[in-house]
Amino acid sequence: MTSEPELLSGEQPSGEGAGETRAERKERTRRAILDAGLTLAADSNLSAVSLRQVAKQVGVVPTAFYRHFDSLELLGLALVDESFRSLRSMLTDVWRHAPEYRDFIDGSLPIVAEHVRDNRAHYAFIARERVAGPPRVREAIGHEIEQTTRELASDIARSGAAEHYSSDDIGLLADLIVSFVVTMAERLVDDPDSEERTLAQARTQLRMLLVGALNWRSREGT
Amino acid sequence: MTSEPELLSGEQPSGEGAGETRAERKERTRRAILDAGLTLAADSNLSAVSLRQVAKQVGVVPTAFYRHFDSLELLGLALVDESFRSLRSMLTDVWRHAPEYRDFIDGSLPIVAEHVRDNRAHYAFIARERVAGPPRVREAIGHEIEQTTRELASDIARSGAAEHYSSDDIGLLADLIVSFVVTMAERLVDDPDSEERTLAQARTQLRMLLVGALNWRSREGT
DNA sequence: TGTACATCAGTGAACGCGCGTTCACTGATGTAC
DNA sequence: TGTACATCAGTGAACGCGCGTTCACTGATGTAC
Repeated sequence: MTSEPELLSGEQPSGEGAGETRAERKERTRRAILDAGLTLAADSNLSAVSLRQVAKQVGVVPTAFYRHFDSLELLGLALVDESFRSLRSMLTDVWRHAPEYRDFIDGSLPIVAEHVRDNRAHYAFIARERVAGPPRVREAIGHEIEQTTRELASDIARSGAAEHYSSDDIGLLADLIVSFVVTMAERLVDDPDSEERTLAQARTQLRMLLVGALNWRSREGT
Repeated sequence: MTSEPELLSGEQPSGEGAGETRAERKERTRRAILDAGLTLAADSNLSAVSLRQVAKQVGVVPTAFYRHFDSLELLGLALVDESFRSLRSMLTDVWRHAPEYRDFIDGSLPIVAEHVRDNRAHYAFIARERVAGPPRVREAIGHEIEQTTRELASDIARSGAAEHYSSDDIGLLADLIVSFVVTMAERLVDDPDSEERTLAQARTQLRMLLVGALNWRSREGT
């Protein structure tokens, strides 16, 4: 939001700028570029962000960008990568804290909420660019979501919570849950102030959904 | 997709260009501008579309745009309006063809699919700009979706299908269904070729979801 | 029906601006000896 | 430890381009009489 350039090494001879190797300084600039991309995209959309805006926010001359990424699209792909590293660590956390299925919903929703709170920019990025990003970014996000859904499906199968499901139907259930979580994350990102209400509603809806799942027999389906 | 300018009145003295009043010609240009906006936004995103691109596609000089809209943002709001007129007519259709709850899913999904097929550009526009549009466009879509959800909730209440629900919970169920339909429309728009598979999966998922809904008692919730 | 005037959708030149990308460069950091 | 050379992150000038917006205009359509 602010247009103040971030502090970079070399601007202040003392402090955190001192005693760094060249590689460390380069990594710090790269980090600053990624952060600037994330911040600027939040104002509207990744494809509305210009290389010059990023450079300005980082406090570096436009051409310096090319020392780190060949194009804005590659910056976008790096951000997708990073965002899904956040998301996977959340799923690991959820699954680790859910030893009992009975507690699953009450146990996992706060974990999702906490992750969204701590990585708001990443989740907002995924929600937005998933549908509106440059084609290759959209593609990359699509693949990551598919992959995540497959992982969830195999976790469900392993947990034994859906014994009477065909494996196709476990996939569909996983997909339903992932879509639901994506929607919820969108809402938490959109309106952080009503987190509590969003969570309460999500809890009820997830119960509705899982009551359905528990009463479901694959034979009834197509 | 194509960059061929559309035919406009005056280009051909005979044919559909002849015998029109000034108002009719103006309306035709306005229509062409709306269509061009929809088409060009589909390539990435409304805020990536320029006034000059629109004018070029319509086959008109850039400044002529201002005779019809004061800004691209207002063009966007007009498209939101138009898109939701499509969507409301779909909901009316769905509800009109669903006299029996038993047939509800099998009856309504093909109607949704048909509407998405016939108004692909509108649904793609909503799905995209809902999260990535200019702020005022995003706002307008948010309001329209809330309004639509309220309408669905009151239809459900009137149908008597959810007798044992509190009115809050009917709202949550409506919200769950709308989110689900939005997600499905996104998929149909994204990948028209697997419409059949998407629909089959959606049918099963909607059954899972509604089996949950039918087994739900509001008392069990929070 | 004919004439004189008003309206207004679309024209075309011009403006200053931010864009991505090229290129030759600088000078601090790193390395070989 | 000291010196000579290589590396390379960041610089700064320059380019041609598409952008939104202004302005005075044209000429077909519409209207009043």
